[in-house]
Amino acid sequence: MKTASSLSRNHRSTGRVTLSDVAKAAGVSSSTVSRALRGERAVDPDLVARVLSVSDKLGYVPDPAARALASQRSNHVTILIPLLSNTLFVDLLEAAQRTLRSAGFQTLMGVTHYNSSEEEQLMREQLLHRPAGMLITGLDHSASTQKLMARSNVPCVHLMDLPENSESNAAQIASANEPLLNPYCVGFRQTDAGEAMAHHLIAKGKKRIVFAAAQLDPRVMQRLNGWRKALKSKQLYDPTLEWLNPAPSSLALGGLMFEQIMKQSPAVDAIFFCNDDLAQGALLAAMRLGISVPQQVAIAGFNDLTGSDQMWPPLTTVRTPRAKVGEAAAHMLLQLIQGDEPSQPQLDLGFDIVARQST
Amino acid sequence: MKTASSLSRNHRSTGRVTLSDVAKAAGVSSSTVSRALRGERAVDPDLVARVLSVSDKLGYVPDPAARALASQRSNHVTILIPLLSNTLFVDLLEAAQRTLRSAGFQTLMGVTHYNSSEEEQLMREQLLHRPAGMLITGLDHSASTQKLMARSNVPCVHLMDLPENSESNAAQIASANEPLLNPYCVGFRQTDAGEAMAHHLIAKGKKRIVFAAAQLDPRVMQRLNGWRKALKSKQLYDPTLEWLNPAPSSLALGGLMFEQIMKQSPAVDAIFFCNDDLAQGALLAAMRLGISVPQQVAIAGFNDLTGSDQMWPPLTTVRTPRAKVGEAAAHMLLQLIQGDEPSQPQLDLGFDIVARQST
DNA sequence: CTGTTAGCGCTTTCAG
DNA sequence: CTGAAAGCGCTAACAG
Repeated sequence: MKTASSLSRNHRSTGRVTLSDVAKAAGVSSSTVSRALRGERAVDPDLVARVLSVSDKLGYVPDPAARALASQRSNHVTILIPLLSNTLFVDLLEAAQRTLRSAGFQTLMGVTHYNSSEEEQLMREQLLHRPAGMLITGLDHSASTQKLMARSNVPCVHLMDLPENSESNAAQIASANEPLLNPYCVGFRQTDAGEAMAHHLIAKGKKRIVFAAAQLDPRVMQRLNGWRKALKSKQLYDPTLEWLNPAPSSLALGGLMFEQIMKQSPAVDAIFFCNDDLAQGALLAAMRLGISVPQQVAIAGFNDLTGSDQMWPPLTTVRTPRAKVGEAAAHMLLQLIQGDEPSQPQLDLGFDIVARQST
Repeated sequence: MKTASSLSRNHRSTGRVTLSDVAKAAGVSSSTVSRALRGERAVDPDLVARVLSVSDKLGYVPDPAARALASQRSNHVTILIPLLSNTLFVDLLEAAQRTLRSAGFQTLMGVTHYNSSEEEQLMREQLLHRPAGMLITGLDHSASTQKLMARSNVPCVHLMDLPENSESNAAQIASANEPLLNPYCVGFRQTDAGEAMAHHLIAKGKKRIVFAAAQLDPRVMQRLNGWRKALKSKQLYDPTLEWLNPAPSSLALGGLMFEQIMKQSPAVDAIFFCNDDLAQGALLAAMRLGISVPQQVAIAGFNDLTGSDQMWPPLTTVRTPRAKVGEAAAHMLLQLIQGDEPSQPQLDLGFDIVARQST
């Protein structure tokens, strides 16, 4: 004999306070409660007040699963980043997460490891959860990933990159056929950043300047393009001074690359590393090897990661607005989720050359 | 006039392939499909095969929201960490995430900022999603957070810490009354680690040894306890040589603390920083100030974070098994979720003193 | 502006 | 071992 508690012999009861409990207690229908609680449509202010008070008297909390099932959308936002081992992406994640959470969204993180099939797999998994939106690093995605995104109809903002030459892009739109031709994105011009650093080094009188990169992601390659453009314009371009290493970026690798570069091309007078961890590693290696920076060779980095200002000598670098990117992208996504069109679908947040003593 | 597609004039149809589509196509009931797909109970192997083939012919994918609603549990696992700005926690997160994902669970991350009310808030939010399990950093939580956890009945594994003196703990269990007296956890003995580093420094002949800490979380304080114990046992304990700074840990702060320490107590012959970022900052500051390490003062750190082996001189530190902790904790949680009892509810993964040239 | 009604897609008793 | 039926808790047409 069961206890009296299961009066209504419910098939399966969870003990949770439900919407209809609130409705009953407030003497209204559950749709009214639903509407009142979500601030949807017009509901009599008095009713709203009553519902609100009853609902928190009973300790009602909406069930996200039920809500997702009924409404076909969740309050999840997926964010896809390449790695967790690069501070850059962690900063991005943190900023986006904070912004989204304060708007009531849950952030689901996926790590792609720069692998497009992992990315596709993650995308597929995430889409099952009917995310309200997606944040995804970069503009480069496999055709099938793009197709998934397009078909899903989930609003998406791309991070850290902008489409190349937006003018000609605008021209293409007229005859647009492909999806994602004009994606929402917030970032800065990687090409310009590469170019700017080249000009900084050139202005310092450097002539034999190395471009040293690892983890050759599309953004790195864009910086390389800008870089080449700048050097060519000054007749300083020398393809043998490009060191491209596909391995993951790290302090240790930076040290290693520095040693190799100095061994093979002792006449080099500056090195631009495409990420600060490499540059920091190089600075440390220089110290070990007794090579003076910037006298013997200047060293510059990219991103202005933690510690770059602490190095000895302090590292010249490009400060990239990653936290702002995370935040602005989250805001843009929030707008898209609400069905609004962002005033600036491609948001350029710029970058700064931070000239310190390593150059 | 609507197109013929809405034959059954469904109230709201989503176009998704559902369980009952599969059931129809396979000529069985949807409960059978459900059971077959989840490998639950005994289902005729032939049927399982048929269901499986039909289901992926149709491209069926289960809807997590519907599943969560019906079964009252999700495949989410929540992980709560204090910060994203300490590599330690990122490594933990990454390892746990990878392990959980390969077991089919979604990781939901929450950042508490070492703030117990944020922690409680996050816990509350997360619990709404009916997570299958939780991973939470540390053993120290507010009473209300503990109550939430206990009431939720969601299995939980604590990270990076172990209860003090487990022997006496075992004795308490007999008369156990409080919850969480014997929590599931995987970590190592912070106290022992502090003690071990003290002994390392003492063995190097150091006499005036500073303990320098920031972000004074409970684990740091445990290290301090072990540290004190070791120094006292050698009559080297001097309370004026403890520098405790509640600010967040960072390279810059490490440099600052180093300068202050050297100014105020020039006779100091060793400094143990409670996190590698501080120690790295100190090493860099030493270089700036022209103080030789380890000749003039030895410097040691904690955690063996990225870059510590690259510093000059390479940093002596305590290597903590954070990735293993993340992974093992995830495995333990997976067991708990399955209803199994882990063979070792308190898993001690140990630590290593990594003696490099800074001491 | 509010209530009624019919599901969202799945799991779970409960019988057979 | 399988099927029928009854929800999980909520939202969204559709009337009023």
